[in-house]
Amino acid sequence: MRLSQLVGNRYKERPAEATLDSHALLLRGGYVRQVANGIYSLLPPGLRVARKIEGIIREEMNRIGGQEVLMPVVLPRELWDESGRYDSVGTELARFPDRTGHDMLLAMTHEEAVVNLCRGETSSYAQLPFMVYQIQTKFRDELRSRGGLIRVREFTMKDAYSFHASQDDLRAYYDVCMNAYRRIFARVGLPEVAVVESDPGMMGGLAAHEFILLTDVGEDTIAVCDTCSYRANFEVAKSRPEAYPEEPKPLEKVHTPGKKTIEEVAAFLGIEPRQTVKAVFYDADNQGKLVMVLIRGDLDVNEAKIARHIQREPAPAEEIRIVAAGAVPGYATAIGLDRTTCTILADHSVAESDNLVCGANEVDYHMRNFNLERDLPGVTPMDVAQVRDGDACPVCEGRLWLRRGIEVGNIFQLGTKYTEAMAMTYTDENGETCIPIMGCYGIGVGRLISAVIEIHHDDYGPKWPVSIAPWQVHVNALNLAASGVKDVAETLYTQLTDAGVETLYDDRDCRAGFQFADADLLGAPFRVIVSERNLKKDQLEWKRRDTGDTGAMPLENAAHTIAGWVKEVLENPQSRREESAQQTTA
RNA sequence: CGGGGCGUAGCGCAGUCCGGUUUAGCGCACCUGCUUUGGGAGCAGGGGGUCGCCGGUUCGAAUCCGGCCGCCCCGACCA
Repeated sequence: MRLSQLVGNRYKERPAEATLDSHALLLRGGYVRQVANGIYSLLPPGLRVARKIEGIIREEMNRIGGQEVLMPVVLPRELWDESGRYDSVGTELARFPDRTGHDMLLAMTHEEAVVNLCRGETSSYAQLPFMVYQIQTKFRDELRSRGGLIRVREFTMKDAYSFHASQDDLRAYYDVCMNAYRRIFARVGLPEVAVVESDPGMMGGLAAHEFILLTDVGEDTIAVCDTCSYRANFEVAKSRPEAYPEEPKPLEKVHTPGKKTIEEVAAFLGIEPRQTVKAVFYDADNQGKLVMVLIRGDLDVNEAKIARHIQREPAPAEEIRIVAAGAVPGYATAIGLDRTTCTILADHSVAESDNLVCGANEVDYHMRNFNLERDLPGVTPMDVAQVRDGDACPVCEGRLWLRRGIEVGNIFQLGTKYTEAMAMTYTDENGETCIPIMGCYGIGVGRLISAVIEIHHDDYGPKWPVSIAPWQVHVNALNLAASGVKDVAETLYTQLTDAGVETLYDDRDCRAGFQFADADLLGAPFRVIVSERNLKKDQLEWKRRDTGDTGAMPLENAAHTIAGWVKEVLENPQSRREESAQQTTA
């Protein structure tokens, strides 16, 4: 490609709308342009990177037996009625009538579509297991998109779906897929992506993991153990609650006039917040029971955990309902509440402490010496607490720390949620009708582009890994008028291209600094500079964008030499990186 | 949907408070010519704008008032 013909301008200045470095560089380098909030066009360099990433994903999906398919973006509502999601998903699902008034939707994920496709093609256990995948546009009308390509409304996603005859088979394939994901992220230049336990969320299902690139600009929060390999999304992260055992003392009512909050009560009684019980109320559903959550006073409730227990989004309960259930807001206790109208959930932290202060269900009174096991028999402690920085790791003696990250992929063991709802069946060895067990596996392509830039860039532009660089080699011809420069550069460009090297040739008659700045923005890992100065010595100059290493090389056979370098790094990026590092330190 | 910020040429901005010398300006980018040629060159000339949209106030609106739209950030939310 000749740079003089490349579509897309590059900017010297950082666009005002970009807050993330990756977003700013994507705009400055002419990779993407925003069309509307969370909706982008890709210019040639951006598309080339996307295609490279997609190619790597394809190879790894094919390697684990995946078969590529392509399903529509527009689906009829009937498919989503079958799963129930047409009604259960909120406004992020774009719904619209077609010409005849038929309700249609833009797919935000393709479970319904893939089950619809595969149920007609699967009849025997002998066909299982299999995995199909696609690289397709999704649309999610996010409440708020942000951060360039990090969180958008329209995006390209690789989504894969596997079908199995047994849970064990799914679990085994899930691990295979996890390894394929690790290879994908390593190959695109993100070997440090962390595998994290996550919340199956609206997907439903048994187990789920996210692939998180730990970085401060991420929007997910992850609990990471400083000692062992425990990593979990904040929504599911557990910590080991501290135990504060004491000899149980009898319940005792105390006067606490006007003291309603944990802080007020603790201060008034001269105790620590951790010596109290906090009561939080949620509506279980519009008609159903009230949910009362008990947790140690210094901790907070993790509502994602509550959601899993009550199987719906928890909404803070209205005061009227709390009172109707017999509790007194500000002075609430679970003792004596009618458990047929009120579900009581108690966090482990409450069980691990004795002689806590709780409400007395009477205005201006609390109770001392609450002991869960004694005072609320039958209430089984569970984990509903938010992890805090410095909490004890649930699996080792280490500490948990909350870090930010970008979710670049996720995998779910879905089970039979969709196959059952949509009546996908096959016949097993015994002639019985069975329902396949599903897994699904997603990777966001555009988000990966941003993530790679976040990790690999400097003030001047991205430093693309060779595997996904829009061009592998950037040829600069300095001063086309100088003797020999143009001829040599043109020949080099032709030879490199003929050798299969993806080459961007800056054939513009402009100053060196101008060319170098554009080269930095376009980020090709290898740069070759043709100048009069070096030609006098029958040499070319080279520079590595990622390591900053520079050197001279003989003009003779230069294209062949460079092609060899590119091939070498493509085949073994790690060794080359170490080699470069050694050169740098030497 | 709540809170905050912004909307003037492809990009970055000034001008808006306090209406009128502003034919609406500056830098980058772009076009022409000459001089330059190793980290975003210099000089000279040039093109490009319904000042987000609609309405109102006024002799006169980028500027004041009302409504709407869009974009960015924070929050709620998120296979």
